[in-house]
Amino acid sequence: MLDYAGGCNNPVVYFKIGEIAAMFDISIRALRLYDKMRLFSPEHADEQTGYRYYAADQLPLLNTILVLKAIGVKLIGIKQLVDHGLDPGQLVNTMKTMKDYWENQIEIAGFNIENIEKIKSAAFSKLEQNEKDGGEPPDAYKMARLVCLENIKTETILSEALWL
Amino acid sequence: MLDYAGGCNNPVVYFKIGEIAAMFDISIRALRLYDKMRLFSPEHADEQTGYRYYAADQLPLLNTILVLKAIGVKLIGIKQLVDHGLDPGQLVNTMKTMKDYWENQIEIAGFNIENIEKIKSAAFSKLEQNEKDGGEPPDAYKMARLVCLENIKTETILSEALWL
DNA sequence: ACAACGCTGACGTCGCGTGACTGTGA
DNA sequence: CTCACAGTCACGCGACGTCAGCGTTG
Repeated sequence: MLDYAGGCNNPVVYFKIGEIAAMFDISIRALRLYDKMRLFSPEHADEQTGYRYYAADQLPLLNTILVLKAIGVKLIGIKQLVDHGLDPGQLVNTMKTMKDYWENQIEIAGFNIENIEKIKSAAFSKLEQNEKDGGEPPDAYKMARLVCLENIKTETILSEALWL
Repeated sequence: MLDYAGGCNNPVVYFKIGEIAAMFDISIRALRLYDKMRLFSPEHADEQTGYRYYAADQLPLLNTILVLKAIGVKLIGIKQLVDHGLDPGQLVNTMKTMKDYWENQIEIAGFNIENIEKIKSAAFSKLEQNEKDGGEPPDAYKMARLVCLENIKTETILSEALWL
């Protein structure tokens, strides 16, 4: 952190890239990427050394960027938002999209967990059966079949093809 | 589909790659990839033409593979399972891992949706305010700040740094 | 003088394929 | 002639990580 009177009377607080990285718990590499893609560039850069100097009043924007990133907005999308001054209307649209995305994720997750449970219990009973029988080769192929009865198309084709 | 007496008396049903792809609604390329990585290879391959011929009794295994893939197990993980004969014990472990994964996803999704709601309502009120005021430049930076008050570390550092 | 920090640039990573191209057999 | 197959290399996504080789800061 250094103070620097940037052409005017009140001193401006500047941070180096490593300090920013430590503050926000992100990598220097990420910050350089954001600079390169013009998503978040330091207010000031030393012409000679190339050192990046971030002004204190830039930090809220970085904070916003990281929040958007955290909720799953892609960097390119964040850039579009930022480039339009974080227009509230656009922001609302993006939020709608992201909400749909995460709700869909929850749905998928629930569905998968159900199937996982089915496979697990099938494998469990297979385990127990193995202990009784004393080590039959596990023809566990059939287990997962129980799981995907919802795949009607496949089942139909298989039924036709294999006379199951 | 063709019948083929593969060295013994009962005829064996074989499918070509395109037939398998259509049955399971996956791409031919994917099947070739699975062959290449020795996850799922045709029982028989023509030496001259290279044509892949999948036996009917291989299909349950492919079905299993696709089910595991659907619930999020990576191909390399599926291969390990298959290479060990779909050992029930190993399968149970993997299922446990995957269940944890999806439950974590649900947690993350819920958390993100909460934050999305906060940003959205902030953006909404900003929209309304803009309509009243008649077009002030949106300093929406502050909005997201509301959202990430849980990031105590950052807040602390920022408070120290910026005398907020 | 020295460690720690910074710079650029190019390539690697991960997973799961897809695309493009060319060549052969059915 | 047109499919359906084969093979191979390369690319694509996303957000960096890694490495090399060198300059700067305090």
